Amino acid sequence: MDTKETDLHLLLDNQLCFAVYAASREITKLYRPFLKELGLTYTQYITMLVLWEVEELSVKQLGEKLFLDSGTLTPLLKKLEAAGLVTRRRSAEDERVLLVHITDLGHRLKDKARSIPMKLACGIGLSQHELIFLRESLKNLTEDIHNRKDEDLIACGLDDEATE
Amino acid sequence: MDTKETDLHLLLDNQLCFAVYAASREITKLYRPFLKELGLTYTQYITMLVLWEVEELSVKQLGEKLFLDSGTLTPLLKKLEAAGLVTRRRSAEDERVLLVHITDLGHRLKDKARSIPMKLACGIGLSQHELIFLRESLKNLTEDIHNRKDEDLIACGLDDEATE
DNA sequence: GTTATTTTAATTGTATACAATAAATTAAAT
DNA sequence: ATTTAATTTATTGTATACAATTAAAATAAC
Repeated sequence: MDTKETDLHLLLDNQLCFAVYAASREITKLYRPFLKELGLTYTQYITMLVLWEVEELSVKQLGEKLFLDSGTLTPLLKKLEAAGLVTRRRSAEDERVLLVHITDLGHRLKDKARSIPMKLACGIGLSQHELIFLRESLKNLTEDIHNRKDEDLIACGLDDEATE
Repeated sequence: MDTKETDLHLLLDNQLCFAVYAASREITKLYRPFLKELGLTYTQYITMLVLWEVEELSVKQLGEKLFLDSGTLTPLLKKLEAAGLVTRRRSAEDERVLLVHITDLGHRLKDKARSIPMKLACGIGLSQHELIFLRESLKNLTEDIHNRKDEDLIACGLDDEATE
């Protein structure tokens, strides 16, 4: 019965992770009606964002940009291919790599997407300054986590518990 | 060819949403090895966080705290029940509501969870001050989005496009 | 008091996420 | 040159997320 009071670190309200997790899903929900008009899910949308920038890249490169692996990307890219937005073909130099290339239809979809960021900015009640600060903080956080692997857990003295 | 330069708002790097989305998944990945020792997924973990605070609540109340619906919670709670961590029973006063109650085993799991927040704080290179600021900003953002529904889209003058 | 509406969970179907494995190809090592 | 190792996708299996529907129970309307 005395377990309730003292464990401040286990309160949902004190979890950074839950704050990020909940925010992510709520923002994605905000996107959904607009993306539905384009026939895209959110993950498909950010894939198209990349392709609108680079035209062609490998699954591996795409995964590095989006922090996703082939288990997620392979079926997603097949859906985008079925929708006629991208093509998938093996590289001539290296048969292992699959090159994803945007189609004309994929390019044209960008015209319909241009209004989305403004609509979203409207749904999110943040000033430009707050938004940028939040975004850059999160990008730094993500990169920090991603670039440091197990080495830092050891440096932190927590390896014994984690690796049992 | 001229589509590339001007669309700053469609660059992946400028998306708040993607920053949140990527951060959420990277942080969750950081949790995974620690939660695996408890036999929990991340979503199951935040469910237990709630139950360690309140002991018993309905699926609806749980969903309001976690921003999740019965489609996600029903199968998840059945898994927690199968693991012996919670019980599920209908309310006597209102047969519609299903009450989720933590078991003794569920309570004891909290002892193994106490070290997790410290381990995570170590994996995340943020000062206490930064962490709190980020967390509270995201909580406000989430609440803002969640509490304003379609009314504000209309007030924003974007209803015609959205509702086609 | 009966019907209509609302509320609460469960179910169904689609689309991720991701660990773990497999398969194909390339690069390295000897 | 042949074997070994590393790289890149694809596949498999598990667990979310969530929209949409269904079903059961409670409330409101009349």
